[in-house]
Amino acid sequence: MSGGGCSIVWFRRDLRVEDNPALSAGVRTGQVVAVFVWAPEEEGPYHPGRVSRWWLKHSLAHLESSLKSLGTSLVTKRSTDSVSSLLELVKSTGATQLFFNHLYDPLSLIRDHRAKQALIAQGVTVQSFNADLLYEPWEVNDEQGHPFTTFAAFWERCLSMPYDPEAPLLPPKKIISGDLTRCPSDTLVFEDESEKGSNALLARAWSPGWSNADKALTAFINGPLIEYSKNCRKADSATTSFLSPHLHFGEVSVRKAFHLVRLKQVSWANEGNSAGEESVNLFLKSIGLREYSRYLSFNHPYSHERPLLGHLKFFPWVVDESYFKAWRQGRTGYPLVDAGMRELWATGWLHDRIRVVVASFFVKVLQLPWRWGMKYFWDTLLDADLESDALGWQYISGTLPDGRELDRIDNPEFEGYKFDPNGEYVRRWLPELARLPTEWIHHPWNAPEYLLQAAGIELGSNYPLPIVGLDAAKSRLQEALSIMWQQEAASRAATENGTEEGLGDSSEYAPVAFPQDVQMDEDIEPSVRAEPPRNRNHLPGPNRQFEDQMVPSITSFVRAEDDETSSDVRNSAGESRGEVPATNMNVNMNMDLDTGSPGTGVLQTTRTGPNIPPAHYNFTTGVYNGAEDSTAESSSTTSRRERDGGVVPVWSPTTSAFSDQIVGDENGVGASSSYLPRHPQSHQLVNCQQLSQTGPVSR
DNA sequence: CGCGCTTTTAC
DNA sequence: TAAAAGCGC
Repeated sequence: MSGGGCSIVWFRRDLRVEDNPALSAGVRTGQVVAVFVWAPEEEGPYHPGRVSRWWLKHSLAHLESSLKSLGTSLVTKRSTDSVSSLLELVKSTGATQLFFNHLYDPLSLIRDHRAKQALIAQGVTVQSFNADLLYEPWEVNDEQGHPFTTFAAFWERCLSMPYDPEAPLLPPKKIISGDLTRCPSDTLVFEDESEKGSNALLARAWSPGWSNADKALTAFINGPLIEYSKNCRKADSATTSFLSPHLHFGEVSVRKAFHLVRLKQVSWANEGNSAGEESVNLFLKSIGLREYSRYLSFNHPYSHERPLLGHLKFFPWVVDESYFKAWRQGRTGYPLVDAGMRELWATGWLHDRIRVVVASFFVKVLQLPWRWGMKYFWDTLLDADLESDALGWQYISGTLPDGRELDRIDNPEFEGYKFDPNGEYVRRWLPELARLPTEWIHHPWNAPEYLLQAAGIELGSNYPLPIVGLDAAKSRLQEALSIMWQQEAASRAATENGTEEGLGDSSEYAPVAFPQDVQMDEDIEPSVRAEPPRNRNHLPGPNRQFEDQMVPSITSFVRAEDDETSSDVRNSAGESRGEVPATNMNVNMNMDLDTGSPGTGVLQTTRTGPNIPPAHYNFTTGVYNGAEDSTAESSSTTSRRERDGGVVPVWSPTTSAFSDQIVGDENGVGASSSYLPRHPQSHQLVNCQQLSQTGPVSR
């Protein structure tokens, strides 16, 4: 596999030189041009928030200096279209090969597919790798070759695969640089003046960059790991791994983490240290959840905006931006929730347990549309990660087959004493409650007046009363749920009568729109985004409250035009349409438990409305033969290495008819038995010839 | 050792 | 809530 020209190594969220298969492949072929393309507009509403951009900035600087010391440098490009930038780069460098590592979020699946096609059309050899997961999503299936639909089964399988995850690769010793004279770097701007102050604080707590990530991993494994199972249920424990942002940007290889942790496990097992072993299992499980989030995203690329179990689309959300704001600002009146939200606001970080608490409160007590909450997490979390966040919010919203029940309201007071028994966490983040005795710290509304006075608390004044009482929330939730089930049943009946054509748009899932956001409006002119400072000037005055989060794209929510319609998902199709990521594909990704086959957990999709331009969910991996192209190699005897090399997750929108079933086996588009035999394990390379098989798949 | 009880914890 | 795990008898 050697070409005449140089190779482009396209860095994305794999910002490391160690165990980076794309980089290693590039180095093996000769001259390397390492490139990072910054094209936030491509991500639609999910362009990185302030803290993510801060991280990225430093991580890239770190990578750049590593590449420099190895003999090359990092070409940075500012772009609104990654693929065009790559094509230009091919021209200016004369590159004949492109290497990159896989990503699994819906936007990347599409973009990377497009990139591959476009470059192959130019005669470039493209090869992509797994650098982000222990196993590629398509490798992990049940006995029938179907993807798992519950985490436990998925993870059990991962831990008992017939082959181990790839061993981590060493960093290259030296990189021969391609000729960079004709491809000057653009200066990338990741923060504006107004953000610098807030960002400065981040540097005190975090050190982005792959070698720092590596240090963090080592430090964690040799230190807090052994106590992980004890401490992982304390809100303010400083003993979580803190690896998630490093992992999100691919600064540390999850396979390396896995191997090191397993080594530790073996030695603890030999010592009979069962607490240590349990800790390892728990930590591995959190790695497993991360794997599972990619798995879900790959198998259901709408999981960031559509509930996986369809009933939720009939849930009558409370579209109330004052609730939303109270939640964001940590002024709900529930100390644990508020402490969490203040911590998130201040630091971009939140313990996993507390994420569950605040998200659950958001969905079940406030009954705000879950995607708002997810979007806010996206904008504020340092480790914001589309796949993980989608998994988390779906879990909370009860739309995973193994998620938590939607009708069970968690009691923040109770959880407060569970995760923060001494109230230290609340006192740290809610100084106004600091003087309240622990006995009342998680339910100040019950505290005797004299105690409140002594503690300097005036409820409703310097700390709010609960904005929604739990009893009220419970009955409101019951009401909402009964409406939801009624609607769901009605819809199902309509579908079974075959009248769904007549219903048209109501069978389409239309999520509640994000609150109208000035920045979102400006999506029409992508270039505006490039310069956040100017952007800020467009914000209408009244919405720029100093106390609000200094987070681009969410600080400026204004009320949706007509809340009446957007409070009902079925009526808000028109409004919300423009808010979904620009890829504008409308596969209905709902999974409905197939009641017809009890106990089997078979999942089905519901049908999309006939008026929706359907997308074709192509699970073909690697070489781009169409779904119906049975000439694809089905060798299952190829080696591991080959398996990893040529395979690319493909999410390709086409104009073909939409499949009724995701997990079906007849039509060859499901993530089911149909794609296992088609899995082109023997293909390392994608070339022009194969491209010709790539066209839109029609059935 | 097995039986019902409480406790834990869910992605 | 509900299934599994711990636990006292």
